[in-house]
Amino acid sequence: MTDETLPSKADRSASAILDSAYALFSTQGYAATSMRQIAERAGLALGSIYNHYPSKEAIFEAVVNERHPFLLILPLILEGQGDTVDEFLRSAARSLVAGLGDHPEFLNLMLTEVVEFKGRHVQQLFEKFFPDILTLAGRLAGFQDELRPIPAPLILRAFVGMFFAYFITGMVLKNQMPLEMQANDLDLFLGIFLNGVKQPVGMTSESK
Amino acid sequence: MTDETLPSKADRSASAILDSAYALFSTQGYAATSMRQIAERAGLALGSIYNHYPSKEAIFEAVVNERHPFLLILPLILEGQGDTVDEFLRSAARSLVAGLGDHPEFLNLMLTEVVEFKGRHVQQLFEKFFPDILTLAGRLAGFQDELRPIPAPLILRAFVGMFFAYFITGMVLKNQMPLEMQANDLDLFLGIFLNGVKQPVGMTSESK
DNA sequence: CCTACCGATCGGTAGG
DNA sequence: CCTACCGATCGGTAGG
Repeated sequence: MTDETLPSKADRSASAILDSAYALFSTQGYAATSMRQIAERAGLALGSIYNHYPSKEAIFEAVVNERHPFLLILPLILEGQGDTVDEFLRSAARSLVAGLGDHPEFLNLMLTEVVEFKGRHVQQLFEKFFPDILTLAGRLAGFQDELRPIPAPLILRAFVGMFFAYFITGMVLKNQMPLEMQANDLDLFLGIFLNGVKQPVGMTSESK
Repeated sequence: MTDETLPSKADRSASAILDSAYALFSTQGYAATSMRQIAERAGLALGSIYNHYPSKEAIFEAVVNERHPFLLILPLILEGQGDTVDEFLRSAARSLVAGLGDHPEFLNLMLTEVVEFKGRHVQQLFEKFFPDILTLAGRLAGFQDELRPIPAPLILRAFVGMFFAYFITGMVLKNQMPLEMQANDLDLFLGIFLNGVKQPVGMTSESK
């Protein structure tokens, strides 16, 4: 009430709990993280957490809904500029990688959700993101004549999947990759993807 | 000792523990799985487990080394036949999907390892698989003139990554995918990948 | 918002 | 290979 734009103390505590839980869940997983750890990192006593969230699972749900990587990813993809698919997707990829800051642990939260909750919380997320997904699909449809005849949703899925593939194989290989690549291999991934979805130059419609 | 090819009772118990642990770890994650659950599913008392493995983490390590999805995957890829990259990779993909039986949970073990152990056990796995990886890279190098100039290891990584991308996005979307696709979308993924790595027909070496 | 507590369950062990 | 137990820690709550 002191200032209508300043969050209340209760709001700040609730947010601190989410930040703490996000950091812990995404580095340790759900079951391996205790309420005591969450409380300590948030600067609260254990009992105080329950003034903001009724249970551990409720905190996880709130983290998924308010700190999910996709909340970061989708706007970044929508930022993509360009008059050709090539430009559009490359710029989307650039802002994506920049925004995610080369911190592959960002998708640990989603992996945890998949393994420990079997994707149970994804439904509501999907509804939340649906308008943005439609926008993106429409944007891609605008480049239709540059693309091979692949459904726009699948191109989107493959595009997102490419980053999964890149980050996960990167996390697994990071420690023992000789030194060959490491930096420009995302460009190569992107090159494979772009060559994969684009119509070969010179032919407009009569492939297959 | 009754038959030199028959596993001893101790061996069978050890194997039952691994089977049990694999099933539980890959559906619940590591921390969410208790030693009591592992014992019960293996048909043993809790205390008996410790005659075969010294700790819970030792069981996880044994599971990773002896039940890891890659142990299934690599031979399947090596089975791939064909005189062109297209045939080779398509046949590899076919036997891969057939062998993994449309059960995407097969890679949960690896996801769990990445999230809960930060990929700590991958080093030894990598050494174990190194010869097969070399064989595969050599096989791909044989198709060099059909391929765009991309390092063979990265093509391999992208190929494996494509399945990660396909299965993970599939697990997440499965529940709410309208009904559009579901069956032939792997073909489309594969098509994107193949178009992405292959040299456009008609030009042999002078791209870029 | 904290202190102090609850019953349940955890990984692991002793002893037979 | 099992029974019975250990101390530690878990998610959650009462009471102030």
